[in-house]
Amino acid sequence: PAESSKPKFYALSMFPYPSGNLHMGHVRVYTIVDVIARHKRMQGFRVLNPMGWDAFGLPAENAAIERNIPPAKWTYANIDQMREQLKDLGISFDWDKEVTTCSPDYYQWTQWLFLQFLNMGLAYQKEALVNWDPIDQTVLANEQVDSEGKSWRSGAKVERKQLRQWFFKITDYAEQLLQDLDQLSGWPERVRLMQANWIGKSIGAHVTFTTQDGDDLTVFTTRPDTLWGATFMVISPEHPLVEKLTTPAQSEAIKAYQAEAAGKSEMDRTAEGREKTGVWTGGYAINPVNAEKIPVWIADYVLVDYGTGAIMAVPAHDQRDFEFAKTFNLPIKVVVQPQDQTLDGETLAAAYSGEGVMVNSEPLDGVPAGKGKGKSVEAAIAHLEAIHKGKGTSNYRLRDWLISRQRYWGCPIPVVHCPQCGVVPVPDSELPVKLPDNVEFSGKGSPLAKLEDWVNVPCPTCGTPAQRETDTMDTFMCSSWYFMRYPDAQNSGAAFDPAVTNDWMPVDQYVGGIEHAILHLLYSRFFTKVMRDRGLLTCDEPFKRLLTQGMVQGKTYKNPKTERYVIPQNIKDLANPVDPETGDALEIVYEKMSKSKHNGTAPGEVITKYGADTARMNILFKAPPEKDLEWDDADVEGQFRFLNRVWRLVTESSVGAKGIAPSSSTKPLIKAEKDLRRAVHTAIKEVSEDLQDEYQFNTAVSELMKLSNALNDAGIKQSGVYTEGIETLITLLAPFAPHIAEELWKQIGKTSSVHQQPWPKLDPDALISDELTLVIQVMGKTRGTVQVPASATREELETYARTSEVGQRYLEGQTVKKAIVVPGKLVNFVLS
RNA sequence: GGGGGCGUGGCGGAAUGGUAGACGCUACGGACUUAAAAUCCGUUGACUGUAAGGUCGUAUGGGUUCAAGUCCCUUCGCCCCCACCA
Repeated sequence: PAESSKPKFYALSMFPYPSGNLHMGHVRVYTIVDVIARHKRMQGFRVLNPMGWDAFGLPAENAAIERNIPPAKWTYANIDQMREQLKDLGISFDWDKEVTTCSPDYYQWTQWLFLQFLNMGLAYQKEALVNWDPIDQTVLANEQVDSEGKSWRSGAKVERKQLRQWFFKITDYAEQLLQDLDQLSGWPERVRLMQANWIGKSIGAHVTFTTQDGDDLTVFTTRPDTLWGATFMVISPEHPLVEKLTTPAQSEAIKAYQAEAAGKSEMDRTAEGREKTGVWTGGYAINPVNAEKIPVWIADYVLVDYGTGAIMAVPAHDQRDFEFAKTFNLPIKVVVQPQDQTLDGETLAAAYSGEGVMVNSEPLDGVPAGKGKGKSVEAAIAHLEAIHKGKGTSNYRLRDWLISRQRYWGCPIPVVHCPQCGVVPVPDSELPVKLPDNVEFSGKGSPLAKLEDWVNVPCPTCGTPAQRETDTMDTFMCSSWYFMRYPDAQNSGAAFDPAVTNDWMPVDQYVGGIEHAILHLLYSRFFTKVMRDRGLLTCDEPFKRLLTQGMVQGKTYKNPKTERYVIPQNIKDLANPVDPETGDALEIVYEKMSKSKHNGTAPGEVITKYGADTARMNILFKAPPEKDLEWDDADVEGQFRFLNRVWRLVTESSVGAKGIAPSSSTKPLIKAEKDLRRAVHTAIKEVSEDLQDEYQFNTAVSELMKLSNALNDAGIKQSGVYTEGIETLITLLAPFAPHIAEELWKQIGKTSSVHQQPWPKLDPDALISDELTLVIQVMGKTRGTVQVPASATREELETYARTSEVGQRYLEGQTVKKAIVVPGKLVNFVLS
């Protein structure tokens, strides 16, 4: 059929960072996506299976600093090398759709997308706390700060610093991003849960207190019903009202605490454990429901960017508040009384959060405590809304996405800061804002900010001297829309033609690592929704189905005493490994491949020695795709043997396949032929099923092995059924081992490509057997089997079982109370 | 602390509630070979038995069922995500 009339299938694998070398993890993802793509093509789909490069990022800048190689040169050299390695693996990518995020052809449109967000009010600037390296004069990502709070490069103690940063308002889409998870039935449940968890919706209320100065002080709480038990308030050290609330007497202590909190990284704050710290501002707020005057404290356990950055503290019913109250000797007031005991704030040993009824909470007294219809939370919200002091609301853990980075090797943010006009977008006609290449890399400060020629430009609006933004974008920006670009990768006039991209979207199958379960997938979903609202996409969700493949782990020889990893070459007897230095017995454990563990295997070595097909087969066969895979070079031999067996089966002994036409229905089949044909069609059924719903490549490969074994054992090599079997084996093998399959296809005299063959069609009649193996159970225990005609009725099955040798042996002298007959399977005799 | 997952031979792993251990690796035995490699054949959950066979067996203890690796509850162990989240 014409290409355009076929149904579409968009297969997508997460594009790699071009580090320069393919590792086993890459081999795994791309082999998986390739099997899927090849199978779909044979099934008659038009398939898009593109590849590209997530090419901005730190390693290129590090190479520039350490080895004085320009980041672009380093990156493109790596891309060329990895592209060749992927081709060696035989992955059927559509190379004409290749995208490279660091190429101006691509990042021009990343910039354009940024401006769409800006126009739509979804991009904004605000001060934010960042990790600042005082020696290198640069901002650090969280991953670049070690567990002791020091910079990975300079070793300097990292500071927290307020800097003006760009954000995307992903929080505007929090509810949609949460709701639409329900549509993603083709995603692993755990990924959906991780996303839901990350968005972190909690339902509760905003409650407005009034400070002594008459300012509103709003808190978010999931338990507004316990408001009557609030005995103090805690606001974060960065809260805007801190200064106003602080009395002169407390001023010094508050400032000291604020400074201490500011100096701490997030690591430090959590590393401290659970001990509560805080300082009283000296100020008070009025509880809106009972007019009680309660003190306002600051403490770093209240986070400025969660909720409203302020909480009401109910020590009787919240453990954190309880600990705080005990530490600082604050009053504890019980407002929920359980049925079976009487709580007293004075003697309480821990916060009580169980069931009970409301007390000391007029007008809620007597209402059952808790969430749900007719319970106290609902009643409290109704009361608050009635007195206009609060309202029911939801809060999300999700925060706006900080997209700016103070780095060179990223996509420049296309705005100009004008003293007259403020933030001015660079006009579309002047995009892309290109990264300058005459840059010096000292490792200190932002290289872009130092380039005066580049920074100083006239304002696009008013023409007065202005400055370019010198921040670049988070690389997650580039990867949040690449799948929209692929279908129309060559378009030089737009990010993509909606007609073209909408034809392919959504992605039918996405394959990638679980490490992207949250950020990349969430950002991509966010971008898709924004593009939909911008009128460019028609789908709500970008990825219909998601497969998260497990890690590839390498075999390590570990000394359990010294915790050291021994180089395998240094071990004399690998079967009984012993540490050559200490003499300790080594244990074999599989861990993430790394140089320091001496457990890496370069895919290139395997390909050179055994061929790409062997590498592919081994990685598919060793474990189900979503599980971690233990790579052992020794196993590769097994796959190599299998492919060699198939090779010999076809080339040496296949007289039939070469000269004899596949089975025709003109002649009745003899039993051996029927048996072989059943094996052939069982393989078609099983392999097809394994590639259909849940991808189970490991069992698919084992079915191919079974078919190969059946053909090998068949004594009817002159039969047309044998020819059918050989042709089927090669065709089924094609998506898995494309090179060998193609070669064998030529060997049996075909002129077309095996990859253009239709996927083998199952003949259900071929599966039908004249006989079946009936299992005989007595009291649920399997006692034996008997061959019976497949056509036997229930009654006949029971009789066959009874009269069989096994049946007679076990039933002699026994009374059968009941016989359970499962047609086609078994008979179970229940004795009295 | 919250959420989720997993536990099956020496190993990787198979099993719509219906013969547990498919398929493969390792190991052992044999054939071929002057020899080795490769290849081919056989054995390979434990205990027991000359054998036919029997008993036990899917982390643990219980339950549901004619029948449980599979469903329900207990306990133990491991892994992942989030986490002073109000």
